[in-house]
Amino acid sequence: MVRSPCCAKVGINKGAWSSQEDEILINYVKIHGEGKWRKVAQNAGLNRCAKSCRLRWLNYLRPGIKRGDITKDEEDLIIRLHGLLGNRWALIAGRLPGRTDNEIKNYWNTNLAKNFGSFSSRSSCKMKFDQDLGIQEYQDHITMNHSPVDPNEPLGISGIPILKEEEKPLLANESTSFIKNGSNDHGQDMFSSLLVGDDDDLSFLMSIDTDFGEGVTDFDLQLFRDDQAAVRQENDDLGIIVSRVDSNDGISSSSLHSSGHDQVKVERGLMSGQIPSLHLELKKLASFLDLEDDWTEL
DNA sequence: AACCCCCCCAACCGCCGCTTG
DNA sequence: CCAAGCGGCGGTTGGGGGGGT
Repeated sequence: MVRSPCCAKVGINKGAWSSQEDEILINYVKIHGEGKWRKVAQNAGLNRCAKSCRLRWLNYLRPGIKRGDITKDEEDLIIRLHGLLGNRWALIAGRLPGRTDNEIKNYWNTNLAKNFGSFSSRSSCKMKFDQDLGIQEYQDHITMNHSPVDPNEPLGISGIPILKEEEKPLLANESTSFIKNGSNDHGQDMFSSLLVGDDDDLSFLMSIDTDFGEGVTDFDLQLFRDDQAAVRQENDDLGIIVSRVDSNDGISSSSLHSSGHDQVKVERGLMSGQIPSLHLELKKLASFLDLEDDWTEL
């Protein structure tokens, strides 16, 4: 089926909007409200495409729009959400009040993509396991570099914990590696841990749905299931067994096994002392998504 | 001062899913 | 049920500003 274009391609204004056009659009929307953009384009006396009117309103004229001056907190959130969601600009923007998907996308492409690449967690999650890193070495590394998550730590925008100064360089390193490779510097895949296990991991996405207030669609959930199946198949191919072990003493734990290789055991509910990087990342993730309680209870 | 090049970002484009008649 | 319309999204483009020579 060939769609008709949203408006005539000839004889309409294109390019930058003038202040007069902005004023006309603002006044029209004030009177008639948002939506029915084709009617806006026709009736407001704007010689513009309906989509152009919508875009102009949503990205620049709408009340409450913040422009420029992306803060460090916002940048940090963008990086982390991009690591989680990939190029889902609308979802990411939904987490940043006043910011538009277009601005986030532009900011990423101009300021962050060069540093963090174009990794998309949805498509690039690879199950890796660093066989060269022993458990003791790994734990020493964590002990030296990661401080425990303090439930009383100060929160930034949208309840995001503000990183401690000493955490930033390490986390930046790991984020870079994670976003580039789908794993951190130790070869651990931080996202695929969410892609394995039972369907109750879907509750994580459902919680994101609630948190975002925007909706994780059935399509998202289907993709999530597809991802889970793909990761399981990939692990099977690599001879990697991933399982979740629930102990009887009330402390749940996740175990990551690589057949014939070292094992890294991640204790969930561990609140002090040595918190492994994976746990720290997921806890921080849960925390800035306001899911800390859910995560701790697991 | 003039020219060139690079980069930013506002805007466009095409595709998709949902809604409507 | 189907076709067309509509809104939303992400990828891409190109105008223009700024810096370098």
